[in-house]
Amino acid sequence: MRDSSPQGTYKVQALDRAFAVLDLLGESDTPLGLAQVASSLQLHKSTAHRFLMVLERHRMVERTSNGKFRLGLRLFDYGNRAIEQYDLRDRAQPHLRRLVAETEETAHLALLEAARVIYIDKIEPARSVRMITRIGASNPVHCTSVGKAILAFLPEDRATDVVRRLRFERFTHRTISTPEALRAEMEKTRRRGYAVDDEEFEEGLRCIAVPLLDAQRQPVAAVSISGPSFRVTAQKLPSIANHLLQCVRGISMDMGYISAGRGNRASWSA
Amino acid sequence: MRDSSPQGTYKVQALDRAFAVLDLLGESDTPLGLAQVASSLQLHKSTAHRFLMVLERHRMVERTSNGKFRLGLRLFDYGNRAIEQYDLRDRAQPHLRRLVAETEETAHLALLEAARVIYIDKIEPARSVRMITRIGASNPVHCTSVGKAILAFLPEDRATDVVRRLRFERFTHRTISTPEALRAEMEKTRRRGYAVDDEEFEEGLRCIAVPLLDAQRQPVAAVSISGPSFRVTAQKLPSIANHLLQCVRGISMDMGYISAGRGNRASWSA
DNA sequence: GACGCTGGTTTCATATTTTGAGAAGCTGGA
DNA sequence: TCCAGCTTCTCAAAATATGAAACCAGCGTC
Repeated sequence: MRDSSPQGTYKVQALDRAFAVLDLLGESDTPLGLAQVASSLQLHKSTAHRFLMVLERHRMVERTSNGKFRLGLRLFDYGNRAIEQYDLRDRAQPHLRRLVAETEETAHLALLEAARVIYIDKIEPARSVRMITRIGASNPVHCTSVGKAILAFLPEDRATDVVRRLRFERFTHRTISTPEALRAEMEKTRRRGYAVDDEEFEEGLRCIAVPLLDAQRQPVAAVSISGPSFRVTAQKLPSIANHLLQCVRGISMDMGYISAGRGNRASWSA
Repeated sequence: MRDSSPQGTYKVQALDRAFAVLDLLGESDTPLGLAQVASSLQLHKSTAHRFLMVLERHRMVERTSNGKFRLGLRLFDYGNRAIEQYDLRDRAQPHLRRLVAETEETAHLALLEAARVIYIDKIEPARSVRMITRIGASNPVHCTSVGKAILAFLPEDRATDVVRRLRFERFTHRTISTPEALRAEMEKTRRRGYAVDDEEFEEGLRCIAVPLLDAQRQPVAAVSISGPSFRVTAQKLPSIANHLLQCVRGISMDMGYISAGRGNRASWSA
């Protein structure tokens, strides 16, 4: 039982098990049979069976024609409701579209979730090559522009907390791999007002992001522009950053975080 | 205990309760406090509390700053994984975009889920008024074009099964409200190859849909075009239907359901 | 400033609920 | 036809979740 959260003292075995089943099915890219589920999770056949039947009744899982199990569409429904309650995505979308039109590169909208960033929207320019990111997916904080953008503007205690939980996995030879290096990068980010991922996550891919600050000046999300390094050149960064800042400013106003007059940059000189 | 499914005999109380909590939070458009959850669900405070804590640990729910609960982002992740396993949406999207460009009206992609249709994608033309449909939401079968399109091409036994489960709720004075009328409509749909919802769900809204058939010629989804009746006129229907048929044909090919030569219409004369 | 109220957190003995061994059914391949 | 692997079902045992009650904390009222 490592990884016990502060209030990890509450337990409902059945729920832990049920979610383990969902996790397993979610990880697997092919439907699994009862036996596979049972053995992977070290549950007894009959227990796994009962869980799967109940989950199926709730449509959290469903069976393929050959009797194997995969995640059910009910989860899709829940997921959309969950995201809707933030209503950030809907409000942000028009602004993101404009941003994509201006820059002609792919835009992402991401939130910080625990110690990872989760993408809640992606807009691609018409003529672009498909990016591999998946809406709903999560990526590490330390090697993504959105991650760094949010992290840099987090209050000290929360930031330390997040940094402590990072595993600093390496993806390219440029990936930041120590807390110290990340700290320095955060400082840099604060100074210039935007975060950059310079092929730190994927070779040949450069991204730039700015945080979206709420009414309390807390970063709640980040907007980024990503593209191949030969198009998103170092020289272009300041100009793209400007578009980004305008974009988040628009979103902030739509969300009621700021009134028309105030800017979005203020906080990082506080 | 009405509504017991065929195999409703399996029970895990904890799961039923947990999902009831998620349902409740999903329905509510504002975060709920512990007390509200407990009383709505007739759970005792301590039980509700324990559940919420466990759900929070799994990030299925999260707390707002004032301590109230709402659905968590983990569900968004699950939902996207669930939908991805079908990978229909991703493949269909470019085709839907083309369809929207051609028709300049809103396109939907929907699946049949139990006895309802669930929308898995929506594309709106740039200049259109926002439609109220929400991705992930579900609607009744009997009064939507997508519902009727799928239903009409279902094998007899499955169709009867679905029809039996419909409640024929009325939305406008044109809503089909008897099984017999629906049967007739299905017949008509099969003959002309596309389904129409002529203000049967919402006053002033006309929709037209065609089914997407898989390799076994089973309908797995439907694509629709919706718009205000004054734009989507009766005269335009055949032309729109043509665009729709071309669209699903493209999707079918992308999904590997049909090879380039074969059409999509064949089945309904079999 | 004390009081009572509403809402959240914690504890713990009890019994209800889940558990899992095992047996019985299927299905498909040899 | 028989076996092997996977799924479905049953039921007594016990581990698990339950909820009454106590405890806290904040807030509006008197």
